[in-house]
Amino acid sequence: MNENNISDCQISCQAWAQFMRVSGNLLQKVEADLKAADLLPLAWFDVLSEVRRAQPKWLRPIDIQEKMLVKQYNMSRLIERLANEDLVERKSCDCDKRGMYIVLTAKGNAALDDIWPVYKAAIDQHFGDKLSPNEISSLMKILGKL
Amino acid sequence: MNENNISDCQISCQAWAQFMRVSGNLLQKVEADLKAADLLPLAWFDVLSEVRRAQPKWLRPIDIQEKMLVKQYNMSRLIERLANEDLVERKSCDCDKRGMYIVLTAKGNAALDDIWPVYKAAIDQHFGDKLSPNEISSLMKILGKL
DNA sequence: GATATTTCGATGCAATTGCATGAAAACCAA
DNA sequence: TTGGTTTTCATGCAATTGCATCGAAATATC
Repeated sequence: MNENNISDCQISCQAWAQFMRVSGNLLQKVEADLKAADLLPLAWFDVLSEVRRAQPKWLRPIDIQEKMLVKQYNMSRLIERLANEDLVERKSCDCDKRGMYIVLTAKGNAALDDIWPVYKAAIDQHFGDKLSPNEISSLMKILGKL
Repeated sequence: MNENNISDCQISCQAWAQFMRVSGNLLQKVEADLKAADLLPLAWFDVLSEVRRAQPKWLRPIDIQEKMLVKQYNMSRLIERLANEDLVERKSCDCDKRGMYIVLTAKGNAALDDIWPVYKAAIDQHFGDKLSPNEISSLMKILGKL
């Protein structure tokens, strides 16, 4: 048997392949739903969401990066785009003059409120509704090990 | 309670968030391992891998797209890059003059053989070794529903 | 407290992706 | 047939990502 092929590999490689395929597919579907509703890209929303969730604490770009597992330069540019659209504001912080705080604007808050119901519905439709409570908790447990 | 935030949402949204975070993180780690070994990007490898797996059948771009859940224009360009590096060859097919067959070159075969051990080790390290056989089969079952 | 090292964020450039659209062949329906 | 529709693949252009590197501020070391 030729082992140089993922399909001829042991079960863990098959599981890996399916894991990647399913997660990519789900992400595309949810993104497509947001786009169909003329909303922001998911990454933009995630930043806004992290900023709101942290309230009343203010976050710095590096904090958001770490939560979202996004590269530094991508976060820098994502924030630039959000700021260009008046969705967030960059506030300089006296404690560390290299850095800054990222704060939601009124427009950013409104955008979050617009997106959330659509996002939630998409998650339910493509993910939550397809799994039983037991399966979800089992999945969470497995994900926790990874 | 404010429902306009993923952290205040029911369990399925938390599971969604963790699912996306974990899958993205794993993908990054495996890609980083390939890169550290000076190998091809994962997407390139996946195409070669699909082509080899289908042997002796020949695949067309559209077949690979569907297997990989990649957009048509991305597959078109990915194949162009692979062909530019002599990893695959595009063979015109008489049965359908719009299309073509994608065939591995000797160099493409060799590249696959180079990548595979590194890829397999990365999958084991970041994924397979962290889960028990039971967990893997449970995960597979859950992924099958999504 | 002077110097070296690390951390935080930005940016030029190349590679990739997304989107709209085009061209050619296949298919279909009257 | 002939004309309209669909399928398959390519491509121009804009947006995004990856990579290397920079500048400035903070921190550690001596």
